[in-house]
Amino acid sequence: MAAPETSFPPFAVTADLVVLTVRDGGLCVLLVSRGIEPYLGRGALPGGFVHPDEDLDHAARRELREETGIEADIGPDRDDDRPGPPVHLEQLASYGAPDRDPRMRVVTVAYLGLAPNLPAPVAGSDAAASTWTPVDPLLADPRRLAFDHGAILRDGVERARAKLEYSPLATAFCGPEFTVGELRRVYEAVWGVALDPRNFHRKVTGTPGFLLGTGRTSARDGGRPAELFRPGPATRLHPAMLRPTGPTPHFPKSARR
Amino acid sequence: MAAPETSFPPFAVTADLVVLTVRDGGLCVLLVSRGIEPYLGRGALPGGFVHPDEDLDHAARRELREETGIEADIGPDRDDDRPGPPVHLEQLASYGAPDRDPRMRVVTVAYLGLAPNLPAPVAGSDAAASTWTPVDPLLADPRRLAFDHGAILRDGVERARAKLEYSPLATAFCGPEFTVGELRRVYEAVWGVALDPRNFHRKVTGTPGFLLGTGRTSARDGGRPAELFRPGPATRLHPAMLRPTGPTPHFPKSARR
DNA sequence: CGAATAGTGTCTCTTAGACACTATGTC
DNA sequence: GACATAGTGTCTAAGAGACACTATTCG
Repeated sequence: MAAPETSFPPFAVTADLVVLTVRDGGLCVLLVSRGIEPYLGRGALPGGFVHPDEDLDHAARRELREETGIEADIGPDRDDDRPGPPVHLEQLASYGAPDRDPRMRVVTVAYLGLAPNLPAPVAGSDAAASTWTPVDPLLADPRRLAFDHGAILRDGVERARAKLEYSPLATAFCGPEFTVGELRRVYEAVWGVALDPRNFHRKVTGTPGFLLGTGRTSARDGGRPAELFRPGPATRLHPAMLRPTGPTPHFPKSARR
Repeated sequence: MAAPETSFPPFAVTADLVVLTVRDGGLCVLLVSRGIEPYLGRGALPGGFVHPDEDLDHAARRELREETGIEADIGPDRDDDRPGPPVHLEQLASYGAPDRDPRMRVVTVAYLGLAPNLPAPVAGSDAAASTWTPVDPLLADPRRLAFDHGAILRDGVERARAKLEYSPLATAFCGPEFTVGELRRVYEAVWGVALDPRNFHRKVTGTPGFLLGTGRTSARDGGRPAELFRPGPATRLHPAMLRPTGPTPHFPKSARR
């Protein structure tokens, strides 16, 4: 921060959003179709310029609302009594390669949002062009997305996968009340694995602060009615919900015991 | 990213550094003393403007080198054959409250660096003013630091504490070779707890990919000579090195079993 | 009835933590 | 010798995962 007060290199700063949800058993991301060059017609993450007088978090919330009609739950200035369910929103990372936008020098602060399975890309100013898109093909070929949005998506998905292990954020993919089976299908979709329903049930109901039982039940899936739960007060899970194969040992197999 | 190509609100973008090390059994951060207003004479994180043609990671590395003489190990463009040991450096988060700098609208991309216990703030252009400062008093009263650097420091320390659990990054606080006892004192200093030396030894040597034994030994601490180790190939620890009390259950105690 | 989902019990294996004990250096 | 640190063995409690079993609905 030791710098002269005089001139400085001017940057554009944008807030872009990786908003994830689970639809039809698969992880999906909210994309808009670009209406202008460059990358005309390509998929892109929703987002836009940070205003001169607003915080980064505020810009992310505003862009989410403007482009998708979704209300986000971030920071202390949360106004209740408003339509639509909130989504979880947190800062992901910043991206500032000099050539990432051919038009100008722009630094993007990316945000990660987790949303329940909304009926459709919710109505909003620009919402017409926004669609839920399965992430798997996009992760396999990141260049399908405009700019460096493929890399941002990859980082967002990896963050979501990691946070499901030690935080109760999986509930952000569900509605206000949900069954253990619905929560399990969230984990299975995000991680791309099959989990044992019986061990999963014992684990999530046994982790203190994760779930709050409402005495009521729901028979949404044809079998025995399941109890409905709401998110509990925990912000960290203990013990954690570790991914089956372990957290990806990134070293030669020969080094294992 | 759907925006007109014309004008945009100009921002200054800086890269600021939270560089941590362990000295005398305590966690310390590298600070510079501000030579100009505002916050004249206060401690501040080293950093500076991102250049018009450089990546964010590059700016962080450059600022670290310019202000402290420390070479960092980040990204693919790492040039070996250079003096001094590298440090670990990773992006931490971005901070952009409208009033965080009274002079101008500035967004800071903060980086977290982990350094071994260097002899002293290494020689460099501006290194004269940089000093290792224990973090505990700064965390207790964040306003001792300029701008919002107290909050950035808090986030950096928390990131470091968390990453020690599931990554082998604690070795970044040690020299190229170290004993298990030295590594244990790193964990104790960063977490601020006492660990059982015997269980710690069995755990780190039993975690695949964490440590590579060199047949040699060292008697740096007066007792029986200890084997020297180097960092192993693992990038994630499995099983993890969990903090004693568990990962801070942030929910009412009554909810525990 | 069978099929499907919900939920419990139980067993085995691994790991965390407590701590007794041995090993090898310095003074 | 005393003392300090390094390293191993062993026990107990808890969690992960496999899977048998019961419970409750629908068609």
